[in-house]
Amino acid sequence: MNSKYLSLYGDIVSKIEEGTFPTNSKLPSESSFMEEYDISRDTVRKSLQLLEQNGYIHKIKGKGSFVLDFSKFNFPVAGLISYKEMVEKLNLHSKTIIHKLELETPDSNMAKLLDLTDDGKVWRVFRIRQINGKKIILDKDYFKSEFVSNLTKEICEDSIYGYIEKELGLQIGFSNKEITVEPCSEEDKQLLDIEDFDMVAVVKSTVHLIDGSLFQYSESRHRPDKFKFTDFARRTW
Amino acid sequence: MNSKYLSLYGDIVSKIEEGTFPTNSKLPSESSFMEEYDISRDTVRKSLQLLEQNGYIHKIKGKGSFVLDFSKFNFPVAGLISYKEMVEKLNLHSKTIIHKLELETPDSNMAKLLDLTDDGKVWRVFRIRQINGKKIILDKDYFKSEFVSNLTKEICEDSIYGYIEKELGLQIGFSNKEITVEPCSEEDKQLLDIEDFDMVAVVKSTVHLIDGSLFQYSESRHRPDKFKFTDFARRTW
DNA sequence: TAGTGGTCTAGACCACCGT
DNA sequence: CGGTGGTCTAGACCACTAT
Repeated sequence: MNSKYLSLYGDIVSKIEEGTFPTNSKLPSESSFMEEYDISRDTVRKSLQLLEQNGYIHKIKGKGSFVLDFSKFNFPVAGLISYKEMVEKLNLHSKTIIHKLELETPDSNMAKLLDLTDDGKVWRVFRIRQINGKKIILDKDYFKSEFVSNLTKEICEDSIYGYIEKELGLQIGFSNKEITVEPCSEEDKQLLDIEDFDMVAVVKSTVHLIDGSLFQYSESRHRPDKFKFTDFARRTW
Repeated sequence: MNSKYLSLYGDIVSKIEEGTFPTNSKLPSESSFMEEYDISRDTVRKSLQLLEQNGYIHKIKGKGSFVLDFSKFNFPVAGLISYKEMVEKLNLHSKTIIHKLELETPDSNMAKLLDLTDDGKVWRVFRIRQINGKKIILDKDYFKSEFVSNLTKEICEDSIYGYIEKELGLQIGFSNKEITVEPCSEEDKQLLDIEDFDMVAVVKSTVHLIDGSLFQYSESRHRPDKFKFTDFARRTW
């Protein structure tokens, strides 16, 4: 993780977030980054490309690179981020309640979702996320035991992703997400402070490791009034 | 739009979509693309990077590039795509009803959303999208008249984006989206076949041109049972 | 060991923007 | 015109995977 372009990327992100490079201002040119960091132009361009991809800046031919307004879409559920990272970033008062934690043989539906052909087992983890005293989110996660052999209540209360990445040394690669709005199930009503709502926002996703292998399926059910998802998109040709 | 890397990108996309490069198969190596197209390695890498960004392939160091399973997330609302493009891609039976089309002075709220300081005018376009005979989506679009001076019923029924890009020669650059779930408004109930639902899925977005200027705000209100949004995300460091 | 993708360089030419 | 970003090249070295 110590490549030159990533460290330049990190520096620029910090400077944008702390205001050294303010919103709408022009970033230093590629050539000035070349001099300042004593690296080649291509390496600078790689950093800027990452910044552009992630919505930090916008480049205009002949003019320069400009810092985009982040405040308009600063909610980081877009992309791949864990609940714990989100809570920390947003400074939320939150509590996680472990409702279920068991290693089981998956039913045929789950076996299909996780591409399980043999008789592998699956960890089923149900967690309730309480924010400001209200039970708002029900997270239902399923992990292949082939990758995650052991899970404890402590790990689930802290951060499963942290455990997977730091302890097990697995690297998360990419995920597919699908957002829908569904009627409340009985389970939702029992486990969440659902009030009078009769629908929930549902985020279903499959998560893959960096070598492409599918290792998790999850379903995150949100009380509709507390749900927000943001996305940054570029037109591709 | 005729760069070498884009044309290689297009070729590979076609071959993936028509099955010449099947799901989960290994793509030819970078060096074989170099030979076949007689281009440098960096140019090949640029194409592959675009493919990876858009979720077509996944690269693994030491092994190769692999075609991802597209069928799992083939709904292209993610990213920037117009309603017309979507309908065509999915072969939907659809009809657009123009409910409102007027050039007006924006109220203070809209002026703020569109970053309007002077006394510029705004096109307000409300369209109802009917799919398989049911009114499912209410699209409320606001365009700065500074960029779009004239709009007609015909243009709105066809594709405003098509008009903007092809006739006006403006290039769409990027957008911020926010998805929430809100209670039905009276307007929703009147204009849509809302049935018994009392909530709608709402996608709010601002759209910028390639030079960074903000030119559109829009709010798309969907009957909740017909709403689906998909997203492909990579872990970035 | 051979093949693959990942990082980095130095240099070239082009297109676009402002003065 | 000088400054900016966009494309492309040829070559280098490295890290990882397979056999």
